[in-house]
Amino acid sequence: MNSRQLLKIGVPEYCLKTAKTAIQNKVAEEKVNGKGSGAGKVRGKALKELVQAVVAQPEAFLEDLSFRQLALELIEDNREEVFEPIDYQVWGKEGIDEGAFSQMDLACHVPSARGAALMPDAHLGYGLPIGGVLALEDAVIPYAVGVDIACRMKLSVLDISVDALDQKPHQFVDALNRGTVFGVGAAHEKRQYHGVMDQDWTVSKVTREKKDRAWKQLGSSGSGNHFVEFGVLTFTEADAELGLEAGEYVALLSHSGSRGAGAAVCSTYSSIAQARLHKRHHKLGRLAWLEMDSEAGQEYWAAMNLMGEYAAANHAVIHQNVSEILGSKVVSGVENHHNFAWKEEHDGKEFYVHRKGATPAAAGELGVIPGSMADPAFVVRGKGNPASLNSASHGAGRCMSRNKAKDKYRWKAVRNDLAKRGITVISAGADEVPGVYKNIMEVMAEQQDLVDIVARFNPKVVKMCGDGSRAED
DNA sequence: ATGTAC
Repeated sequence: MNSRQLLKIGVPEYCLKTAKTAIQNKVAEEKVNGKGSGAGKVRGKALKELVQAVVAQPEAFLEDLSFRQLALELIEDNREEVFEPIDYQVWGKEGIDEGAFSQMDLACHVPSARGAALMPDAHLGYGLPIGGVLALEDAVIPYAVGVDIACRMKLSVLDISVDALDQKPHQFVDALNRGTVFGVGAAHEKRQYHGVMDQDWTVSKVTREKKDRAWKQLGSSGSGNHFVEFGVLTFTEADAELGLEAGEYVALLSHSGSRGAGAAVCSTYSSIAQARLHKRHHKLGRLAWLEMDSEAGQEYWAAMNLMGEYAAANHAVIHQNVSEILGSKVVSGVENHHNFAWKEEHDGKEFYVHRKGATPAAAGELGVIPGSMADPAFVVRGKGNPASLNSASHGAGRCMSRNKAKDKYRWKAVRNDLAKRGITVISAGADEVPGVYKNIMEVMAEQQDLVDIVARFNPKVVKMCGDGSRAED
């Protein structure tokens, strides 16, 4: 019997090897016993029924020479595990929905979990909630990194006077329109170049197969909450590390990730992990993990890190294109991943720290936390709070579902309203209007013990993925 | 968030 047939009759994937050995032994055993008689051979339908019987009632086969090992593994698999889940601290509890808590509670039952925290922008996600932080020992969970591996922020400070935003708004609109492309599956007409395409994309089958698509999508922005925008960045005091005096600057801010390639890496390796999930852990579902000492675990780690570099390159291309069209130079900047896993030391031990919609905030570490298309983003400096595993929120967090938002808001009306407030939104949809997000000022207040605010960015010219069905996009 | 198919 082959693997596919065995899986079909209910043999768990991680028992396949044992099952095949057991069947070989059984056939050999029958040959010896039945020598000369020619009767009693197990094969075909009889063999299939025998294996089904072992799966249904492994306890009955503990005395069977050939099936004993498979029976033991199946019994072990059915055994309920009793152990204490880990605990976690929450920031901004009042603004977080029940679903996010249940998902985080479940994540604390992952056997290798050693630390966890929930950020004030938390909401429901696949597997781990968005805004969830999870430290594992020797294991990695693809869905605790997220579908959009290395979804990240990049802010570039430009050598342009702030007055230009009001005086020549069309130039900024033009730079955003020509500098990147939006949409599911979107790619540049002309293939862009970045050194990341010279890296080794053969670290996994999926990255090798998706390399060409990734190259086409280099410098693209995708959809959903992704954006590219210009705004006014205000420093109330000088920052030596960024090399900027107190004052106002024009800055370019982008939010996007690893596009189709990253999504393919996540789904490929989460499928492998879910197939390996023992029956007693089936409730964990999308929280399925890969052991770091397994081949698949190593492959995922290499592919995830490549997607990290690819996503960074994606932003680099966007910023280069946009600033070049504008004829400006980048004088300073900040960038950070907020969907990623890092090998870090906490409490003297090495963990794989997953931040899914959480900003790394070790002591002194710079990051960017956006609000919404009309609300400020903040440049922050981490405080290294160990209870949050050196993390902070990655934004304000949604407080309304995309579907509800499409019922409640009319995009055209919101856009006109924002225009009156001096914010030009080139394209977007009702599901991303400011009202679907929590108040960023409140969220920042909830995490004063996680980050210091370094500078404030007020959006002025915004581009997001438009809804193709609307002519006014 | 992504993009296509046991």
